[in-house]
Amino acid sequence: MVTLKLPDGSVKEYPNGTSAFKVAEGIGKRLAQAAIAVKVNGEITDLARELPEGEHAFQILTEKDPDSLEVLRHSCAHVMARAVMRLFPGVQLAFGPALENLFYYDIQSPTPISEEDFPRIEEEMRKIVEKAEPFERFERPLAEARALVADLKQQLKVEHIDEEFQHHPSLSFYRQGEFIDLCRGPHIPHAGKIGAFKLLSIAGAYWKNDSSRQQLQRLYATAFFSKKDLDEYLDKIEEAKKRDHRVLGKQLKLFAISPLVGSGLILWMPNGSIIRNELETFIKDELTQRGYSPVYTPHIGRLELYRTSGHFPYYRDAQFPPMYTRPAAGTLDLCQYRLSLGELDEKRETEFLQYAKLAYFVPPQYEQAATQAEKLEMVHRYADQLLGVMQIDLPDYRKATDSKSRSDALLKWLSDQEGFLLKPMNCPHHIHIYKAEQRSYRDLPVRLAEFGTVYRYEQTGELNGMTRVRGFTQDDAHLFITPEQVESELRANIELVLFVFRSLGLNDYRVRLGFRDPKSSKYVGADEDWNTAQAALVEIVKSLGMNYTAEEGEAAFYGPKIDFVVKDCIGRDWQLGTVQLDYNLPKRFNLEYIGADNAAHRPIMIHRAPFGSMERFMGILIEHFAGAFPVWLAPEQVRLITVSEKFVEYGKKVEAELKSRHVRVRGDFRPDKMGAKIREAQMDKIPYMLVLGEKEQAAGTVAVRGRTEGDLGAVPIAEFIARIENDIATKALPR
RNA sequence: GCUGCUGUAGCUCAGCUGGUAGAGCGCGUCCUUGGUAAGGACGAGGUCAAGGGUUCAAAUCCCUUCAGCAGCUCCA
Repeated sequence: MVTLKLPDGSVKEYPNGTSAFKVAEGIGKRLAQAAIAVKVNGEITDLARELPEGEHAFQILTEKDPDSLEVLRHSCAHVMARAVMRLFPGVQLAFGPALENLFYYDIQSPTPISEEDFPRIEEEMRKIVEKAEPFERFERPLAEARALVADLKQQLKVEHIDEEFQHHPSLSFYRQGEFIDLCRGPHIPHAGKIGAFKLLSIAGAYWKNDSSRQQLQRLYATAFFSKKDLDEYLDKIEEAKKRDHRVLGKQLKLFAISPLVGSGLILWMPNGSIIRNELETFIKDELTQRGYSPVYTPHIGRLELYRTSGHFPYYRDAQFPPMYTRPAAGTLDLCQYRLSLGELDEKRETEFLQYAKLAYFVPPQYEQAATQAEKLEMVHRYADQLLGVMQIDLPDYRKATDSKSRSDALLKWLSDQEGFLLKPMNCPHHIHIYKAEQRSYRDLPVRLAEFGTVYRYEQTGELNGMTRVRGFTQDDAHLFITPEQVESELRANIELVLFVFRSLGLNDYRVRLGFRDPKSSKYVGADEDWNTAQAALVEIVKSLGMNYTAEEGEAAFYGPKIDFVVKDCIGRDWQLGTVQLDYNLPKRFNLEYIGADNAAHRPIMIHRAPFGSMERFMGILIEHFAGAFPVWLAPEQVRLITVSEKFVEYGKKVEAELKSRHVRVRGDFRPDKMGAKIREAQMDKIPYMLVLGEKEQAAGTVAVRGRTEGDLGAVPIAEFIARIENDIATKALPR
């Protein structure tokens, strides 16, 4: 017996072996026709499947249920794969899941697919949809299933079964016409339910998301129940693209990037600089209130500093090459890097090559060498030769016979050389401000704040407008605290981030706890420190009642962190504010304070940046406001619009008066028609326009036009000044 | 870094299978002196990303480099 509890609260009973479709038919013919899938105890399955015995919560899903879209898209992925297989013989299928608004299928094709093929593929898909063939589910025991996919010449699926499903007794398949795919489902009853679809883009993706595995082609597409929904979705995408900070940044003259200056290096134009300056003043005032001490430190530092902190050895390939005063040292440095990596995995090898190429240095014939040992030998001979030519005598290096001791000998020499690094982080500099005087527990917390500019050599494919750059300024601070202060300081910093976000109306963010991946070797420090720190973060976030996700592998290399993550206009995640807890750098730098017991103790560090970086924050802010900034941030707060040239005199008087009150005002006194001047001011997203003509001049008033509110009527100048000063003082958000 | 796509006037883009460059907006000059999102006329402006190759001939075809876009991998 199958007992079903329907959404309306009624309970119905059916004999065993009843399918959801039968139940739907029993309820009503129209429902059965409209049915897409079914939710049994919260789990979505096919309509055609037999319902299990027992009592279940039961709900038929139709086009109206958002969950149905996911089922539809997954089925459409099958249709797309089927069409591709018809057109491109020898295609291997990988995975084809549905995402939030779209779906993809990863495939491997002997003849590469390009966007030019989209019309053909879509045409073929249309034929399949028109035929409205059903999706039929069947199961096979593991061995038979493996034989079936092997028979279908789907090598990737065979691999997948071997790697993941060894303990599954049986596997499910879906058949649609000639097309059979290993698949968990669920699917729509038949292809005719697909009302509208569109192929969107093609991109590379690694097999099982592993960059050491083969790269596949990923076809992105989307599907809806109706053409109208599809068009709405496409329009929405177009609208979102108009908020793109790269587009608005150009339009509103906020920032520029020049290939001659370098990709990923932001040029802040005057308009953008005004906004940045306002933001910096805002946060500086806040920090002064909260007991921070502003400091300044240089843009570069000795290599030795970053060897101590770990930045240089751990993140070498993500930095600009080091600057050595002796040219040969740069090359020997690379030799040392390679030798120190020793017999390491493919990934580190790739890192080395990447880095060596960046520095225009790869030992002769290096890439042809077959084994690691040969490569190491080649590097060694090269280093040896260089030492000879430069007449550098390193007895330790000559005596050494293995890579490790060769690396050590080189490192010892390199450490004596003068070498600098563009700073990748501010912490080592701030640490040395802490160390510059003796600290007592009475001094703690020491809170050092700086808008510190750092440089990181991000991969070319990662660069993106202002959100991912190679030089950026963090609104950084480092706190040196006692163990007792951890909780209160963490709490204060999270509250600061929230305060900053609130002030700007940034409400659409998520909180992510970044923990270390215990399997990875990139993290420094003792296990117990990590565990303490991670536990402390969870406790605080919980006590603040925040929703959060904890993600392994998202920690900084020295400690766990709390990140505030927002989405950009096309849905990509970006980390803004961050608070990080660090037990490791204090150890590496041997930091101390004298406790009440007159003994030396180790402080704990907190790294934090409420904005993250000025560049990324600005980029996100541009998109958040769609370029229409609140009055306090707007580069131009007021535009004066004279009705004709007769009123320019009056315009200049109003301009002078506003300027004397530090309002950012510009007079548009050109002899154009005011309609045109208003339009221009609207497109420049100026918060206030003041129209000045006969009546205003006579009465000493200004006709106020709000960017969003339109004509607000004429008021005395003083009244307008009071209004805008209030907007600025309260940091009023755009209406 | 990888896969695919793109690079033509300040901006957005057209320029079919090779025959020597175009539009709209913007900009400049002049006319127009106006009441809440585009008044009119005329004009200037391009080493077709850079370098190399194929060809009688290249914006167009091929190669390399640089830069950008989407995705993947990465992200202290």
